[in-house]
Amino acid sequence: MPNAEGTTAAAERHRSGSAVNQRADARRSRAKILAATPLALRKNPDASVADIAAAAGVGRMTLYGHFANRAALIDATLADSLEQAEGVLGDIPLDGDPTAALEALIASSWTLLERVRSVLVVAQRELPAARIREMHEVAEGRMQGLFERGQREGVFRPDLPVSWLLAVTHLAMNAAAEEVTAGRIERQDAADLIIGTLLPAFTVREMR
Amino acid sequence: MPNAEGTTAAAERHRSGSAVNQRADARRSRAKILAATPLALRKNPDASVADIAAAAGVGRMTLYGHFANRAALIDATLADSLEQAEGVLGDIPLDGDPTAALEALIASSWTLLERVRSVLVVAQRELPAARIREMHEVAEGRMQGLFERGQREGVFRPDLPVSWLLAVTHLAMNAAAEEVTAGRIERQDAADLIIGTLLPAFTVREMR
DNA sequence: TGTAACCCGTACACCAGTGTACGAGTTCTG
DNA sequence: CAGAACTCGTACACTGGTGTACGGGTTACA
Repeated sequence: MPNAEGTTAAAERHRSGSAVNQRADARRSRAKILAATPLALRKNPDASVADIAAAAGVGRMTLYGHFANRAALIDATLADSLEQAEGVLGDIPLDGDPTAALEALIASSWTLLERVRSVLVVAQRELPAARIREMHEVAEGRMQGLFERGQREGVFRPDLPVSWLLAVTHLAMNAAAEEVTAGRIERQDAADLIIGTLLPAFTVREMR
Repeated sequence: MPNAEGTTAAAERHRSGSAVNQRADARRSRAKILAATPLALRKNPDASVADIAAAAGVGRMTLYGHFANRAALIDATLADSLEQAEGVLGDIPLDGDPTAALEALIASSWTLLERVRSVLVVAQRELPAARIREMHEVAEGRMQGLFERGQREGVFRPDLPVSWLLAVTHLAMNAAAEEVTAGRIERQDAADLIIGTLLPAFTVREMR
């Protein structure tokens, strides 16, 4: 008999997050799923678990072996994508001219966004809002700090609430993403467009 | 017997759109449904047909008597809401200073948006994109014309594609709506915030 | 090389929402 | 006031996705 209570090792894994003593092939499967989920959701925003498993080249039951349910899958995928993004964004130097820093931050965020967006949309439907906010905390805080400093230094307009600056920045990137997928603008133009729109809106008008 | 083929009058109505010879109570039911749908969807974005019928104070079967299926219901609701909006927006004078016209257009659109938004979100999921675009044609064209004139007259920046101006405008309003429901900004501040953000971004920088 | 860990197919129970069928009761309307 | 139009409850068939159960086959790893 496998074990007294019939709890398989796979079922056990769910509790322990990214388990410690996983076999190599198991880790590989998990990675395949985590990588394929964003792609599958991008192609079809309401892909079923079966669709995702198929896209990952993995049986549906294998997927359930790694993630207790759909929500857990989405959660883990989003967390993974954001973690990778964090690796890039964390390296961007934010001191110096706030304008330049914002520019750099947006440019990088934009390229990362394309990958995360599909997952994020699904997550917003299926995960509690609090959880999503929690995952964004780091990235959000970083940009917020930048905006606050920029306002203190008189570079960014002080009459706009920081939360609004954040919201508009997010939305501008999302708008750009939609315009790109709709084919109305070119991918390589997008970053410039975003920055070219936001900076004039955010910075204090001065004669230069 | 009711009639040879068993086609009820209600079933007949589906084809003829807003039927001509409707009884008074039928018209009333239809209106109640059309009015309640946005509210129900606002409270719960994936309300079922049963939920909507209940919210309208009407039996589910009555609803199906007026709309062949869920899609037809959403379609009709969106069409109705947009039609009402059109009644307001169509009266706004767009000649004269493009900046002022844009300001007026945004202010009105903003107040209308709150009502339409919930329906629109659902429609984007359940209706073909082409159909939605078709319904927006008039409103879209009006704003597009304004942007084009503004660019020609040197008021709006010519380096930003008109499609981008439209996209950003839409998104800014959506961002504001989200910020309001999230409680991060006050409803009455929203319009000013939108305008205060978009105008600096859209207009040519000049020393005044 | 043995064994635990893992993969993954089949089969099934379950649930919720959609749309149809029927028919009895109610309300307009001419 | 007669009959057509309309309301609306009950009941049901159908669909598609989720998650569980079982178990044989495969693979990593000590």
